[in-house]
Amino acid sequence: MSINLQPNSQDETTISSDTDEDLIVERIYKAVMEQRLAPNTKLSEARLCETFGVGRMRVRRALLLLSSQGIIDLQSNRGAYVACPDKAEANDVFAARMLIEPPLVRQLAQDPNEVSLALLTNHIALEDAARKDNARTEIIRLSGEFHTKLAKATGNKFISKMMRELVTRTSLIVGLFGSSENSSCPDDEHSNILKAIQARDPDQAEKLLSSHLKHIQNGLDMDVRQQPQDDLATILGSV
Amino acid sequence: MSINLQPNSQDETTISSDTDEDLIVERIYKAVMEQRLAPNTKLSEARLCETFGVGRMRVRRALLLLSSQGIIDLQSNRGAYVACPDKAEANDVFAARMLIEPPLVRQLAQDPNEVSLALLTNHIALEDAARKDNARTEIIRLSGEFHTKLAKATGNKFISKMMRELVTRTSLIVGLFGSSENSSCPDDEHSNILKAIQARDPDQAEKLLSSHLKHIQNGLDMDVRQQPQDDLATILGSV
DNA sequence: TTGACAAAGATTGTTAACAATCGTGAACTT
DNA sequence: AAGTTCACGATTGTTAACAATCTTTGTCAA
Repeated sequence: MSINLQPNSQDETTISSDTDEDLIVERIYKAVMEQRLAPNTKLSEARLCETFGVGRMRVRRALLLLSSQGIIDLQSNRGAYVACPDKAEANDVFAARMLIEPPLVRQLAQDPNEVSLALLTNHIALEDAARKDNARTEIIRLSGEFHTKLAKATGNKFISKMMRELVTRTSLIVGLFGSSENSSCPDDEHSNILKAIQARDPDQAEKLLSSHLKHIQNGLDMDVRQQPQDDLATILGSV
Repeated sequence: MSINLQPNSQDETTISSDTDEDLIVERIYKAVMEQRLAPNTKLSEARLCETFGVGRMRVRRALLLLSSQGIIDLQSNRGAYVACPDKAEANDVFAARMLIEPPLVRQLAQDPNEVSLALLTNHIALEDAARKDNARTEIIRLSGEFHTKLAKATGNKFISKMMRELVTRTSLIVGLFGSSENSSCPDDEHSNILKAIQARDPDQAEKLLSSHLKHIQNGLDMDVRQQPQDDLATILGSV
């Protein structure tokens, strides 16, 4: 009956210091990234209070932060709902990513630092393992996190923060508009992008990433929007 | 003794709905953009309460939002201080802008819509007028807002939001590291960028914007950081 | 004079009770 | 049976008092 969120997570891209309620934000963020919390799911204060064992104040602060990141919608006097992007927003998200990510990867391929490359290599291994285990939620989350890790590899805090928001939004969009099977990135595209970076081939890296984004976008049915689950169904589905 | 903030403002790039405390956020945001609130200035809850005539709850919500936008630092048990970027952050901000803004303007020059062009033209007129009147705070704010308006001209909500944050941070940086006289953008560079866009010349627009950013960055003394005003000096200076 | 220590004051963090709003369902009318 | 109204319960928004923390100031001793 409670949302299933394990407290283990090693590396996250939070910009503020890790206080108590940032942990709540992280958990809900992760649940959204793994598509365990469907768009439009209502997050009532009372339930979150008992789920996390904290007072209402902490929950409200967390909700405000999540709202400022576009992860939830805060409706006055009605409560908090997991964000439910529409077609227009989806287009904006992909347009923003097409603007930012290709030059980002290009720059990265020009002068990658070794530790970032190691992290990315490790990430690919994680993806492979998750795919082998058919761990759906892991695959979905890692699929998005690859892109945030690309941003983090630049070492630029602002670029990381931006990408994190865009990737989160993308995750919601894929959950809403995605065809059932290919709800994650195609299998080896991430790996190929990394190889291009390792080979210090900016043109190739940029090109691969560009088409990768297009593939994701093309995998969406922008007209037949999945019916957003309501509260009950979500809870049952995530136990 | 109170912070001087007039309530008039027409167009802002808020992503959330305009509730009550978004107004507080806007006022403080504007004060920072105009460099009337210097970095490191302490914003005590009590003073903000009486300044805006609202309860502590509203103020705290506003402070949390401002903190999530990087405009202020929220220190536990110590209060809120206007953000005080260091050298590393400054470099990150400019690197992020160099990554995003040139392709943004390029894209804009490829297919600008008329209403955006009209808005930008009008903006240049405002800048000219402010310069003629020697209205320092106006000049500073408009100088930054030109760039957020460029982003808004794309019609993309996310790009606008990102640029808004980066421009705000830039304003803080210019206030901290800027040499005294050229604390705003060089006079006619904005105008020339707009002209290139109007001429549908992507290469020229991108190039001009690129060098414009470099000019701003070169106008900074990254070693001799201006001494951040403390609370008292700021209050006296802004009456 | 300088340093450490302690108490007082001021500021922020938290809690719990209260107020306001919204959604639901029963009762009533047509 | 369909629709409307009203009242109740549930949820969110607000306030004020309380607790905890930090800063300042004054005192005392070296």
